[in-house]
Amino acid sequence: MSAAKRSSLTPDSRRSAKAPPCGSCPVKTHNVCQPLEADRQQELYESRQSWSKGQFLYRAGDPLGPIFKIIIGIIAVSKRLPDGRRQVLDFFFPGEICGYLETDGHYTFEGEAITPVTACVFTRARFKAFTAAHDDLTEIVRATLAWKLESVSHHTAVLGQLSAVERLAAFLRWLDIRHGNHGDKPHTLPLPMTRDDIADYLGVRMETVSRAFSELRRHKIIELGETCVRVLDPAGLAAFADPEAASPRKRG
Amino acid sequence: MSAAKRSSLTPDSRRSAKAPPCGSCPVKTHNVCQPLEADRQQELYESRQSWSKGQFLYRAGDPLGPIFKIIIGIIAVSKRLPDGRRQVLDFFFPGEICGYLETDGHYTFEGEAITPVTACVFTRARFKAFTAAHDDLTEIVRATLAWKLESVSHHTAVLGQLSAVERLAAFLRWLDIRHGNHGDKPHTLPLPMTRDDIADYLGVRMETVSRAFSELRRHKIIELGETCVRVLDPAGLAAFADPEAASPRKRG
DNA sequence: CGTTGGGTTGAGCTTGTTCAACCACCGTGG
DNA sequence: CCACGGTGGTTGAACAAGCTCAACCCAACG
Repeated sequence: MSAAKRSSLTPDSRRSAKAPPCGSCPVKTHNVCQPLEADRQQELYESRQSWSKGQFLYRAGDPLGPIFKIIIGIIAVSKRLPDGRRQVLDFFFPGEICGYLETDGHYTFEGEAITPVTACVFTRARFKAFTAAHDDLTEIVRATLAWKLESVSHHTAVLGQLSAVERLAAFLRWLDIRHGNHGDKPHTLPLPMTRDDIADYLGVRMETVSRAFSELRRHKIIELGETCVRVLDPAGLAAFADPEAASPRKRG
Repeated sequence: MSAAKRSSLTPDSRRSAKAPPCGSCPVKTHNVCQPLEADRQQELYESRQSWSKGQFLYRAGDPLGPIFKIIIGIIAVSKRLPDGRRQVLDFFFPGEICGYLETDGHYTFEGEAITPVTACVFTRARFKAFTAAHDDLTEIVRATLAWKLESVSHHTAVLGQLSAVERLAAFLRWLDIRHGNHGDKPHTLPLPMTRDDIADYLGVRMETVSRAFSELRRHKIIELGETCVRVLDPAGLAAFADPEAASPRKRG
């Protein structure tokens, strides 16, 4: 932070070398980039970076580094307990910002690439100054935080109240909706995460996830492919995920 | 919104009748009021209201109404599943803002007074305009959302990974810290919520909460009073809440 | 003085865990 | 080319955590 120190928002030397690839960016209309015209895009852009599956973009407790906007791939954000148990808090998809939350000068959670990932990298101070200086971006940051808060709260309710099969159904439905599927027609859904990732997201063991998959399959609600699920009965899936008074069963 | 409609932030007739009681407000230094000088306090203030134990300030799905800042009492914010199960997402204490989150023109969650409550009531549109118009308040809103996001994420990890006793220990420790207790000396902690409220917060049944209390008592970590707990061994409590490699046990 | 609401405890049952075997797939090296 | 080990996933059997149902206690209150 000595030679690179700047008080303004002007581009630094690294970046000004070549023009930002924002024009062809597949997520230039997402999150903070959404309202940006070409010149503000250029001003915000710094660099891109790639990670392979299994690598960490940042670890909980690491001294604060950059903020990331995912261009390609999926990131699992998780919290690890002192004894090694892991809770996956959220899966982040292209267009989303991660690595934002901080505690006392350190990253609060962990960000792990569960597929090959390419992300836009923002120096934290620059990102904060830039978003604070533009009212439209300030509002997007606020809206993103509110939306994430609602979404994590929903997840909390899933973990607190649903049985294993219900949790899996809720997860698949959530994935489905994230992919823009809302209808009642059978369709196929990519499923890039391992059983272990899903287990740590749903707060159950891997074997339980596997059994829950089998149960949904037995009910002819899904079919399993290599790295995807075929949703045969979206309405049935929704019924499992949002249990009406039908089944008075609770978590075991 | 017809007679009361105003485009500016000037006080409305209801409010201008008497001077705001902000001067003697016990939480005037909390959250959005924290940086306000007397005149901005007066400009933001609208009215106060009280609720008795068990009343709802707002229900999930209700058309959007005001935002509340708690002056006295505690509010349980929860989500209810279609079949009646309830997940308490958070307990809100004096100084905190609730009823903020909205979905599609409706309250996202439920706000229930679990003690007698007095709160400052803000018209949503006025509150949003006011906070958006002042940079210091915009920042406080952002920081509050980020803090809540982190806090709910922590709760998610508790529900996903901890056993019943560990969950209760984590809850008591959280309560303790909220009350400003950080030391290792025995001390007494108010416990105004019922076993049922705690159960729905921790994602277990009331009976399990009761057994967990008994277990902590058996370990001489706490003593139980009428509407309070005496924490005999804060370090022991912390050990239960943040399990080291010691106990390899997981949730059942 | 009986009733009501919150809390505790016990007994049996269910769910999900643990441990283990087993399978399919894939890349590597003999 | 096939044997090999590694990884990710499924399934079974025994076990344990937490749930359900029920009895019981106690304090507040009309």
